[in-house]
Amino acid sequence: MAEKEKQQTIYDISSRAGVSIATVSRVLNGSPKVSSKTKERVLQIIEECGYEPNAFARGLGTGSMRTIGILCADVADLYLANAVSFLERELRLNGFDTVLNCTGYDYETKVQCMRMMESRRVDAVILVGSQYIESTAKRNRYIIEASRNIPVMLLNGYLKGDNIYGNLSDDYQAFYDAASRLYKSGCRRILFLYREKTYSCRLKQQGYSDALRDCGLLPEQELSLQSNGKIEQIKKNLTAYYREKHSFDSVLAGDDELAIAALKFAGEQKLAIPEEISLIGCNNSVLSICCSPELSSIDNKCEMLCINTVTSLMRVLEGQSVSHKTMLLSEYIERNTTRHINLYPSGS
Amino acid sequence: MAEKEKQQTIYDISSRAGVSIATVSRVLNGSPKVSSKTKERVLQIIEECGYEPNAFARGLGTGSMRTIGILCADVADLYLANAVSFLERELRLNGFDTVLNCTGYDYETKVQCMRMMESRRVDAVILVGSQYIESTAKRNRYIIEASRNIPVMLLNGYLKGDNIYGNLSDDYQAFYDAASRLYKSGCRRILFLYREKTYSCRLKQQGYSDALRDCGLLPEQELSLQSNGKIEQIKKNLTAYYREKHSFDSVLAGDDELAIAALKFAGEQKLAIPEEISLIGCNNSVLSICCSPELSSIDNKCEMLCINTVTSLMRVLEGQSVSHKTMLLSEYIERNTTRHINLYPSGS
DNA sequence: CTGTTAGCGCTTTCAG
DNA sequence: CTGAAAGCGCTAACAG
Repeated sequence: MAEKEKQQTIYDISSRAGVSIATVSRVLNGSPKVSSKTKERVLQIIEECGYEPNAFARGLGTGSMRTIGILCADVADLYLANAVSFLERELRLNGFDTVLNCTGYDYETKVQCMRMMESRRVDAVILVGSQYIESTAKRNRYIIEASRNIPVMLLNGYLKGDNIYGNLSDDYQAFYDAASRLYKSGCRRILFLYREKTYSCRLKQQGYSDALRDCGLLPEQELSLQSNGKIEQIKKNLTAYYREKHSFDSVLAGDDELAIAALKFAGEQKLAIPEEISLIGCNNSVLSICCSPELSSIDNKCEMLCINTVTSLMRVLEGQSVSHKTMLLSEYIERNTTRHINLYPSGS
Repeated sequence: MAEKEKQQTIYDISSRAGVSIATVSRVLNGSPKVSSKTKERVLQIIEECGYEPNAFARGLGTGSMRTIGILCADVADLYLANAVSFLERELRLNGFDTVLNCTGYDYETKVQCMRMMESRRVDAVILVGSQYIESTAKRNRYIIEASRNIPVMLLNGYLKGDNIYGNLSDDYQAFYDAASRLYKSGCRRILFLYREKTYSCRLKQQGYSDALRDCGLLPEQELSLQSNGKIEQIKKNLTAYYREKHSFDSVLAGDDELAIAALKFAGEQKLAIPEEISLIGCNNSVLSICCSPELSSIDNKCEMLCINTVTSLMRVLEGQSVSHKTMLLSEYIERNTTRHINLYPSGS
């Protein structure tokens, strides 16, 4: 096995090339004020020696290692995994590396991870998922504080602040439309199924709720059930809910996994899909095409959201002005758990 | 909005506390040789000023920023997402941050990302997934070269090398057992369905192949199909394969998504599951419980693999000796796409 | 227990 | 176009 070679420094290169370290530094950074002759020679020697500049030293000098921190609750989550994948790709395309923290859902851990990012001196931080926006100003202070030092990008969240930028899909509208659709397709007892009351969840529920109101249903006719855990658990909760008090003829779920639990529930109860029960999921994940019948879902344009976020971030880092809140329209993807309706019967 | 405060340095703290920077450094690093009185005072002032040590400077001094690089083809992949999630958690528990690169499946990008990690001076790198092991020594050289500078941990891969450590699930055995099971349950035309001939895929196929041989089937009776892309595409490939030449009575798939495509194929062809066709997936992902009937699958103990990998890495970094190859037995998870057989009919 | 000081390897004025 | 030299903020001998 080869020896662990001692790392070369800029001095080694400069002396071999017979130039000063400043010149080496200049060619390293592509400065235009180096004669192409010396530039070539230095490059040659760098190549020969397999020299790699020390990133820490450079970071110390410039104050940046071109790194962006990404915080997400858990990359094992389908939606978050997609987002992180897109974000990382875009960041790398822009010459930034990604340091990732899966913070989980515990508040203290989130705060702590945010501090870790700051102490690492990342150039910015991206909070992925609406879990990071708390309901009180006090509990959101950790974000405000971080934003004093670095830009904070929110993916599916919004918080007012000088150096905070929210990029969201329009969950309110998406759920308003989806609930309206269910109503128009004949559903009257529409269940809103969700996990946690996050920022995004509240918007979804509001959209659902307003849609029912605008369709002429009374507030008492709104149905909602919170359920956590795995598919099996959710299915049990649904069954209990169904039996105990309320039947329902459709489920509008906060994510695809919830909808799949509903689908399994329907199977168990021998409810025909979509004749007796309609289902709509959210995120348009791979899950929606794994089940049968395949799940109608809401595509919230994750990739575009990520691209926008990184583009905005780059502008922020360049000191350009950027909108503090941008929204993307979601798209309803019809599959086989809903009755088809024609929203525009008169043509067009 | 508050001013962007100028970052404090260790000098600010030392002068305020009336001690030298060395003392401040000592309390920062929890050195025991500081009187508890001064320690307390310094800590107090650090707190007051909201001082955060500069990670780059520290990195330059110590040669490390306690960072591990993780390379994976794509965190949007279910299996890889799980692995990255577990790895990141374990690393953070051990005081290391994670910088993540999703390299994609292109060789050049992988090599380039590896170099990026080296130039970032990470303390070690973890390659997640068998995509990183190439079939020729020449193309594996990028790993060997990296291992000259830093430890390289392989998750589901193996490569001989001084500073390279492979942690794998025993894919050979898992597929040997699964194929044997299918045979014993009455299947005679068992199709091995896979995507790419990765390191791990070759082991799976070998297990499959040896099992058939040991069950008394001839090499000509082996059936295998390569198929990439999304579920819809794989289903089409299966249909074409089925029609054109070969029928099959069971599918042993390299991952759950492939198996789900087979499940959809079976549905289309009105083949009863498991009476007319048996299916076994791999990875025991959420997909396996989203479909119906639920998919029998192989649990390759991803979490344990990740924990082992990080534990090994910590030992390596401490200079302790570590096995260069460790394997974990997978577990067959029976669900509803296979006929139940009793492997131990005589009891026990 | 504490302070002095010499690096760590690079960037960046400032002169020439 | 090039070089000298002053940091960047911290760690770690070494000396007291």
